Amino acid sequence: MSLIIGLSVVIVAYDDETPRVLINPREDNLAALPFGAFDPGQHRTFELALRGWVKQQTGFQLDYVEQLYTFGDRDRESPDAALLNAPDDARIVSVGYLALTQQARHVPETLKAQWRGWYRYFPWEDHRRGRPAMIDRDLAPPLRTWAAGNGERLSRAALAFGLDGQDWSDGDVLERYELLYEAGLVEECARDRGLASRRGIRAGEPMASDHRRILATAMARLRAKLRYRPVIFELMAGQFTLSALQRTVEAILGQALHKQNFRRALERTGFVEGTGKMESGTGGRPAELFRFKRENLRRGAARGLSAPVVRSDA
Amino acid sequence: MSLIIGLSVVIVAYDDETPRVLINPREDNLAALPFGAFDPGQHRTFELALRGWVKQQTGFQLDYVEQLYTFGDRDRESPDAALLNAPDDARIVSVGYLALTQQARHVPETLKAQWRGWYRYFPWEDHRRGRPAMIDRDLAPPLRTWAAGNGERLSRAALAFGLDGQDWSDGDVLERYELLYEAGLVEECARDRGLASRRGIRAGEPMASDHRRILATAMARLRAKLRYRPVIFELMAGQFTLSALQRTVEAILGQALHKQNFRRALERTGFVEGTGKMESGTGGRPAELFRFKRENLRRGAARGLSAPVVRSDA
DNA sequence: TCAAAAGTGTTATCCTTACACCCATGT
DNA sequence: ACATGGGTGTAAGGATAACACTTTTGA
Repeated sequence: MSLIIGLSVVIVAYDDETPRVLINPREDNLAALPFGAFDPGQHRTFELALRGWVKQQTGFQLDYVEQLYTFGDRDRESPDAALLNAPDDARIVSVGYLALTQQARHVPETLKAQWRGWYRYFPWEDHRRGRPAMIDRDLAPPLRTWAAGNGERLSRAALAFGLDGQDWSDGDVLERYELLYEAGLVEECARDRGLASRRGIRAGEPMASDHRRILATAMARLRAKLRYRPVIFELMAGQFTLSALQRTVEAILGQALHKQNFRRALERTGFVEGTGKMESGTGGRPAELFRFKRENLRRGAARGLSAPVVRSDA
Repeated sequence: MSLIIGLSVVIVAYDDETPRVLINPREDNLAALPFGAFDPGQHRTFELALRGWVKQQTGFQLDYVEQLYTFGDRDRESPDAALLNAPDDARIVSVGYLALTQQARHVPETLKAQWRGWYRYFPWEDHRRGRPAMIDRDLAPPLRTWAAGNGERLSRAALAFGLDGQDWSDGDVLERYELLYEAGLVEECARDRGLASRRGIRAGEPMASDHRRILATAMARLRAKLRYRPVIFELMAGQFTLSALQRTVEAILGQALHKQNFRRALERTGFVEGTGKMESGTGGRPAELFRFKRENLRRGAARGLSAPVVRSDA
């Protein structure tokens, strides 16, 4: 049986209040991640292969790239086969990557790719304006039905979705998606099992193949990584205001942060430095522009940002 | 060109004051990790495949298993080909896994596998009895030579090995290994490049193929994960004393911890619970036996252990 | 002059770090 | 009795969370 390694990449940028990912809409209207084959004869490393075809297809010079996970489940792969000119019986294994870029506006014509806000695929993940009503309205009841009488399921669901007074943990993106999948509440599940979709429940927009799982993995990784490595700056322009930085972090985490505590903690890290310059024309007091001090990666524990979540609810 | 996916696994157990990994000594005397092929026709998932052949070869019923990373660099793979009955021109990609177990004593006869302390491959990583002298004696000078005049190299080396007053970060296992590799200070490097080994410098014992890199990845992952998930209990028996727990954590991290602070933090997590029972006959006051409270995974942030490192030097 | 957004000051509380000292057993 | 580990009390200092209030611009 033939074996093919595919490379998928979640390219993330921040623009207009949301994290966005580069999406390839397919004929069947399903959103797909940029996806290419790995040619063992030609490519020396996965990363080189990835950078290569992303550059070709989109004109993007990927900057920050990191491997996420390798997905190999048979019953969840489903056919990107056509895309790769692979034989029908080929087994496709895909290595997922996360890439960060600032060029949210640059969309090449060569590809019909689009930037799409990632929360349309994960509407339960955005808590910036409080806990989304859809969690308790649309997700909790069917989850409870699914878990009824099963202690382990109940506690997993409660923990993941913050159900019985448990608090929300922004890093559990993948656990939540897997739970919805197991409970049959996402369309991908029905599709993989060849079943009809469940009665009208449609938790977020579906994606092609297992791409939504890959996206969930990317979101989880990025949210976690922010806290121990200064990766957020990969998403920022050379100069930025502190509020812009905070809004970017908030968008990624899906949580509102406490302004002053965020700044105090940021200052302690030594990662940013004021340029004397001011931003103007934003309809308020002008803000100072800051820049990332790459040099200071050396000092101290080379940490990431602290994320002082605002707990008070609206 | 044919493509083969291999699965390698770092099986970790704790015994007699050191973390140990299951090693397969090969004909050429190089240590190798347990390694098997993934058969796309037969196996539904990587994990099932892995559990399958580990069970077969060693009798081990793997419990905790997690994917680490997928290694695909051509010039660093080098031939496990023979082992897999693969054609000479096959490209081998390997998916690395981490497994944790308590059965450090159980070594099956079917395989000539052995448990080996992981610090023989990474002698610079064990700081439990202070900073190893070999860092400043054997590693620092050639590293400085290699980095001479190159600011980026210098600062990477200083940060990774705690050179100019920088402090040691136990999580940077992989960065350190990669640095030694780039600087040509580990045998694997010379081997991969087909060069003679560098003048007498031999930083830790070499391993087959890129297995030492996989081991470094496993160590880094485990050290990091201890701090945010209670995985340490996968290495403990059902009942254990708090000192035994602390010694296990110390062995993994390669750092001595502060007794009382470790206990206080542990208590706060709610992960352990005293059984009334006592241990006896250890040549001192008997210690109370504790057990892992799995139930409490629910509460709070489901964190891991805090690791209050002892800073005072000897 | 008022809305909008930028940018402080201050405090209570909790966690971390680091000190040192007491306790129960086997020899 | 003393060596060997087991097991605590306390206090300083720093980090966090939560208060609200002042400042500077554009409309």
